[in-house]
Amino acid sequence: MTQQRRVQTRRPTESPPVPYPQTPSRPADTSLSPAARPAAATPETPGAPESPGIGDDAVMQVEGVYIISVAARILDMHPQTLRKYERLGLIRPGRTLGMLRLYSAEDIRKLRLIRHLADEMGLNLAGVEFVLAAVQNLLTMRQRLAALLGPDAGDTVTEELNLLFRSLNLPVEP
Amino acid sequence: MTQQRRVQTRRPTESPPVPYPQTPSRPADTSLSPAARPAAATPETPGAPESPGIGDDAVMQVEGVYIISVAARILDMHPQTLRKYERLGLIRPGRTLGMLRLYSAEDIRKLRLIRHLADEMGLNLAGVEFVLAAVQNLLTMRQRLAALLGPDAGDTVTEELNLLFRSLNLPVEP
DNA sequence: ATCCCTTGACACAACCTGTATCAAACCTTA
DNA sequence: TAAGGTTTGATACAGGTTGTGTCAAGGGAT
Repeated sequence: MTQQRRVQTRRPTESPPVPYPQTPSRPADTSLSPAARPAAATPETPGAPESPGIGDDAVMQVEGVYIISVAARILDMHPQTLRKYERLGLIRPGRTLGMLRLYSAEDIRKLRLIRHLADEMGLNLAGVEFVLAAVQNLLTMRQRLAALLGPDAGDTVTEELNLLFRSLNLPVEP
Repeated sequence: MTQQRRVQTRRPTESPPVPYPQTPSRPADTSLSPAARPAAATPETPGAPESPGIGDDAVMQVEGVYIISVAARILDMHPQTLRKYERLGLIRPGRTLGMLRLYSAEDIRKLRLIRHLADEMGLNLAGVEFVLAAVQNLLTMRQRLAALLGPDAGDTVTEELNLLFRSLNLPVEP
């Protein structure tokens, strides 16, 4: 019996379905000031989160911001992998005026989650995208529920959600 | 620069992490009575859920139960695919006394979800396994929250969770 | 007995994914 | 200014994953 299932080449790159009632999140992403760029050519101290006293003229250094080579070294990932993830829409690092990618601490956290899902759990990138959207929506839902139910029941919901995250081995903090 | 990331061949077959405080679910799965087996050789009417009046001697026909060829035809999936899914632990159909697989309506529903995740969303089987566990834990969490918060707040939680499922295009009822 | 179906095992084509490589452009330092 | 190192975008490839095809052996019902 020839069954010849739907061939339909996978289309893993697709915006996460219906966006769930979101609260506005990022300030506007991208386009950070081009000053804060810590040491693009220092092969040592891959864990040091910040190298202060570089270009702190009038730039409010919100958090650690890294060029792609530094981010790749911190995460122990290939720079090409980071670029591919951006091309697929998994992350959106900022850019300098010269179009250099700038990875914030938030991006690093997200990349760690991606790495965990892909390398340790074995998900493909479509699965990673799905889980990222689900986690985002879950966190949003938690906020909405906390607002709807009041502080008391809201804490119970938060407690249960943290339990859920832990049960899935998802390193997601509040 | 040669970075040579962790090679570590993927191990997509792994029990879902920590099992989240579960309430006992299935009666004991598998090992159904071998009688109810509707028409293993009727190539027509692939959508007909049941063909009554076969072997209704003293067998309480709980719900539709299908042999693998019928289940595959209903789902428009290859029998080998169903066998592989079982081998990987995604489903656990019952068995007749002769070791024939018996797919319940619940199994069919689960397989539809798997098919949706794999074919339409592009997840690999590791991702499917992860999402199945997550959905299961979410449904359990909903029950626990409903019990903890009382009927009023419980309905709000259910409402929000249904919204979440819908936002992820997950065809999950109750 | 005969026919149809199931089972388990193996194999293969198509796809996915991380990485390597290349030329061009940019920034910093000499 | 030139040299050196890095980033960028694009392309290519090796290895793993996955659905499906095929085979021999066995069971159940007519």
